[in-house]
Amino acid sequence: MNRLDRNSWIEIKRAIHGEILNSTFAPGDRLPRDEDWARELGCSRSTVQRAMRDLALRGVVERRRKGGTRVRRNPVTRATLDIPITRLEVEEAGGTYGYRLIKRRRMAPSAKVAERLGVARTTTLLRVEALHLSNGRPYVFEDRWISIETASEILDVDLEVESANEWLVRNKPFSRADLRFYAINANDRLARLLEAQANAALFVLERTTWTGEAPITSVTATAAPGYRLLTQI
Amino acid sequence: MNRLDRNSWIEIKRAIHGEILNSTFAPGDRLPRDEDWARELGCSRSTVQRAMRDLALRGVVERRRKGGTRVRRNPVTRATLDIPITRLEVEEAGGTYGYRLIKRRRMAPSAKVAERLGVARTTTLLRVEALHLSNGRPYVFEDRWISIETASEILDVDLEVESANEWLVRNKPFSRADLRFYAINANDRLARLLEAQANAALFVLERTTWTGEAPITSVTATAAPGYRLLTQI
DNA sequence: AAGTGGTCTAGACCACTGA
DNA sequence: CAGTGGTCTAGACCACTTG
Repeated sequence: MNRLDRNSWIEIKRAIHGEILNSTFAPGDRLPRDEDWARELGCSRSTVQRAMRDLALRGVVERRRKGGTRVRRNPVTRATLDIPITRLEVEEAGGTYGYRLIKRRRMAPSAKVAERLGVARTTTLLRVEALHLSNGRPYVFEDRWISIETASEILDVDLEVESANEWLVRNKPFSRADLRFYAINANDRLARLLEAQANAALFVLERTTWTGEAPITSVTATAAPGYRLLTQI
Repeated sequence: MNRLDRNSWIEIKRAIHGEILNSTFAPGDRLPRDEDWARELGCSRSTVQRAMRDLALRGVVERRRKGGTRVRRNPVTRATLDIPITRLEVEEAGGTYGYRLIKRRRMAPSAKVAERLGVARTTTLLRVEALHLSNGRPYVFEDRWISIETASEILDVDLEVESANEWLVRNKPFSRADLRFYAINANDRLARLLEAQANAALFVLERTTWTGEAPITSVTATAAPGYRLLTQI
């Protein structure tokens, strides 16, 4: 248990995780106190803490003051998804990005959108519909509602040139977001816009963002057929 | 800039994030060195480090030795998804969980599955098809391939009683996983199994897991219509 | 070569919570 | 109320990487 010189907390983590993986400690079991690991592994308690925090973050163990550290009984698959700006997603996949503004209009939200954003139905919002293209083919259709109160500068942006997606991400960073992923069948309009067959299964990402308590935007992004969201752990 | 007594790193993080949100520092800008923040905010450098690490983890800033800390130019939406055991997902939503084994057979994988798992096409795997139910209605159909070499004990498990999902999660924790999310149209068999209409849009989660270099399982889980994956940031 | 972030330590005190 | 994890500090050294 020596030879743990540099980047030692990762080695410590591996050592502890190893003992869980090889069933020295089973789900529900209580692990030794940090201090004991520290003595055992020849490092300081802070280093064990660093390792344990990471294991807890990944959902491997649960930690409680006084209660100690336990192997999670019901492990979850905890995945991190990075959802980039659509333009970058296209470009990083080696495609040529294109963009077309379809509609831009001030209007009051539907009940659903008003509830998502937490605004009154009488509020006037900016509604923007746009199509993102990859190599000239439809890639993602977005139907977006923007709070004029929170992001009034958006009214002066030429949305024919810069997508609302991009402008908002760069100029109105959010502090909180809700995300929903699901599948829908293409209706006639979506099928036309995305060049999909009638009823094609489409992947949808809904995202609503706030800065503090102020709503920024709510967007429903519907991807063309074949879209896949990938991640690794 | 005082009154930062306890849990101070979160306050420090808020202070720094605040200066980014209010555009004191714009995307691409270089932030002061940790040490300067520390002096400015009246805490130690380690505390600034803790705050900065969190901001970096969330994709707000990028840090490089010697290069310093910069506000990310292309912010990403970084979301964390917790994918629980299907039974718990049903129960936590207030449903009654049910489970039905459909098929259990040793067989060689298709080319796609062999590639995903990284095994030879001649390897014999255990293939398990099962249906998860919520309140007696189909919830998720899973088509799973299990490495007999890595998880030989699965052969002795009565999969009529305990789902492979559950057994594996408790007994074969993984160290690495690949995840893919996408939408498909129901074929005849899926429509029948999930009580969905022909061509209904279905949400699919593919997951392949390894422990070290050894493949454990690859599963395609197809959810019944209406399924949504949610998360918050 | 030098500047910046990353890690480690020892020790202290605090916050939570189970017995 | 006592045991455990969480946080903070000051200082040291190291690892990157940019100028």
